[in-house]
Amino acid sequence: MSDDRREAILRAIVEGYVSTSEPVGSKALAQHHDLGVSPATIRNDMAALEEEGLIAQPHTSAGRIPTDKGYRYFVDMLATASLQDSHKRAISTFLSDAVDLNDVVERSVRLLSQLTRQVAVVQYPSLRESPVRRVELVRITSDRALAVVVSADARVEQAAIDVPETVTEEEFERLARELNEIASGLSPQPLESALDAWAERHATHPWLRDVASSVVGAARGGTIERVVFAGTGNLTRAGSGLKADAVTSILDALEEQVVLLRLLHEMASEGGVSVRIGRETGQDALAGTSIVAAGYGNLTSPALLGALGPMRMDYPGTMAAVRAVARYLSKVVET
Amino acid sequence: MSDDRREAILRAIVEGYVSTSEPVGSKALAQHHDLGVSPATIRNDMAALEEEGLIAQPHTSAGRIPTDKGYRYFVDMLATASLQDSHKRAISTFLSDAVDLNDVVERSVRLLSQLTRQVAVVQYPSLRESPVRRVELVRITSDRALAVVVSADARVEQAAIDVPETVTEEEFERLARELNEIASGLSPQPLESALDAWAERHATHPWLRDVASSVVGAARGGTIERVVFAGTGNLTRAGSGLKADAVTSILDALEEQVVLLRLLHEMASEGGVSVRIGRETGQDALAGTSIVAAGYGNLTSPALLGALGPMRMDYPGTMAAVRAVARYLSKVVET
DNA sequence: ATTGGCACTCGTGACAATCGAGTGCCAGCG
DNA sequence: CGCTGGCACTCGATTGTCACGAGTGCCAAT
Repeated sequence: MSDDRREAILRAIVEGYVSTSEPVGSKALAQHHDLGVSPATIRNDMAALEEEGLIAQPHTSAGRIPTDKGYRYFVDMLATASLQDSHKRAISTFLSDAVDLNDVVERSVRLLSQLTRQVAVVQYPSLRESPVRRVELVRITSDRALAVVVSADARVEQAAIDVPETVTEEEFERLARELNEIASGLSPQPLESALDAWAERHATHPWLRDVASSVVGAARGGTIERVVFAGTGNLTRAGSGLKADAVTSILDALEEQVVLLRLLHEMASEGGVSVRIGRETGQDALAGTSIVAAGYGNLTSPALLGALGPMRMDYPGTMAAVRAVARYLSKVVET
Repeated sequence: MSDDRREAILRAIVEGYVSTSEPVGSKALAQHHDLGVSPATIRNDMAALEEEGLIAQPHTSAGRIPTDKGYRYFVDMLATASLQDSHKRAISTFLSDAVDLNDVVERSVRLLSQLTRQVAVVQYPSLRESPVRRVELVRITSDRALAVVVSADARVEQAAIDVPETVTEEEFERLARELNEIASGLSPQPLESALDAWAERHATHPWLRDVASSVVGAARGGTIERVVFAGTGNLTRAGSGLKADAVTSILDALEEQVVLLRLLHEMASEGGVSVRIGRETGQDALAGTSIVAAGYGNLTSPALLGALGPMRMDYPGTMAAVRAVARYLSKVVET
């Protein structure tokens, strides 16, 4: 009993089904992939594979298609495919001339959706520990001001602050200069204690507490976690094999953000390129779809990016593309 | 010959088709809407309406459905429906506690997609003429800097700039202070000439030309116009009547942004709630879909928001919702 | 363990028949 | 002149039947 051959058969079934989107039978299998055995033998093996729950047949007289478990096995035993040269070039040209973080993320998500022909999602880099470059306090009206925090990695965050009208221009300016001098160069953690102390010192200006917390919050990477996505059109493109209502629930889930963020968080802990197939996502809305994701940026608290598409997906290619974009994006973000 | 009755018939056909998504015939028409005439009479009128190109039959022995032109006529003669009370409440509660502009836009687009059950699009408020409050130039690396422009209406815009490595820290700081002093308080137009002159004066620093144009651009309202959308799941929801490939091209067009922005610009000039039906959009990708849009905010250069959905759409309800959200949003943004 | 053979299942596509909704047209009526 | 009832006609949708063929499972033979 050759387990090797069974693996080869499973692999052939997955690849065949992925490329043709039709169940693959024993005969076609014997012809195309020269396994050196007859269809009957293959049938025996297929029966065994079905016994193990790796493949199934949609109806009695049809070929076999992989199950969730079958895809999982396939992915796990996968020799990692390398990226096409054309794709490598695409990545570097596409991302090389981005101007700021928003632009980088925007370009990445588009790029990834083009490379994978799936829906691409990119999470904004979350709470990073890069130091503050500068803090500006700008008075907008007599009772409002804006804190603008520029971090060393070229992020610009802002926060609105209420200021008592009684504060004079000169005083405000002086405090703003002070704030900038204290904050410059500090990472969020020391920043927090430094600004708390600073606010303490100026007990006559209780509103500075708000300023301190807003600035720290902004330095920590903005108010909310967000994901952006692109390539939703790929869900309905010919051959996706997804039913209309499946597409609906996917689109809804994407807009929900919360669902997706939780899922990405789970996957983040796994490291490397991680894959969730069908039910493994744990979301009813995503039954029939798979997600391939990888972390990028700061290794201790990476943000995630990935591709989402029908379970019948080119896993090797998608994984290669996701890995490559994640690597490249890490480089860009780290500098 | 009663033109009134024909209008009533057209209206009934549109309403019937919109609610059932099936062609409506003379018999059902006579029964349900008591027009006081027999099916035969209605058939005669329908023949006339077809002659005028307002309705058509998908195949010989089917009821009639409205054409583009038919919908257009329907929309034009429409007594404007008023908004449901529940919707009114939804609008005020939904938008009342937004924290900043991003949040307002985000909430609006979701709200509108829920009210209309269509894809909602909201354009970010565009190029406003408020003066510059402050300009900061922050060096990020030895060869890059970030220009941060804070305008009097509390917008914060940023732009990346290449800086020659030969520029020393002190020189850079001095130029940054100079820039801030010159720019503060200027509106975009005087700002442009002032900065051009400033760049001229420092002929030894040609990179200041980039700085000048970036700052002016940022002051004009940011580098790019953007639209956000929500409710894409509605496109595939049961009963939308859109084919899969139609959905694909719509999704692609939405991500394209450019197409949509141009279309919205065109519609902006019409004022009030404007409607584009099917071919009227002028975009092949949007054949079979309609857009209902209205301007909001600054009346001289309004930003747009709207709903996009299948041609077979509840125009009265959608128009009411779009108008209401636009009004409410105007209030919020204007303050 | 592998193979060839054979009977069996079942989805698919072609074709015909039927049904019925809806139309166009015409003659008749107020 | 406008409205109505009647009637023949068209054509998509539904249903049923049938043959085809791809694919399987099982078994006896090697």
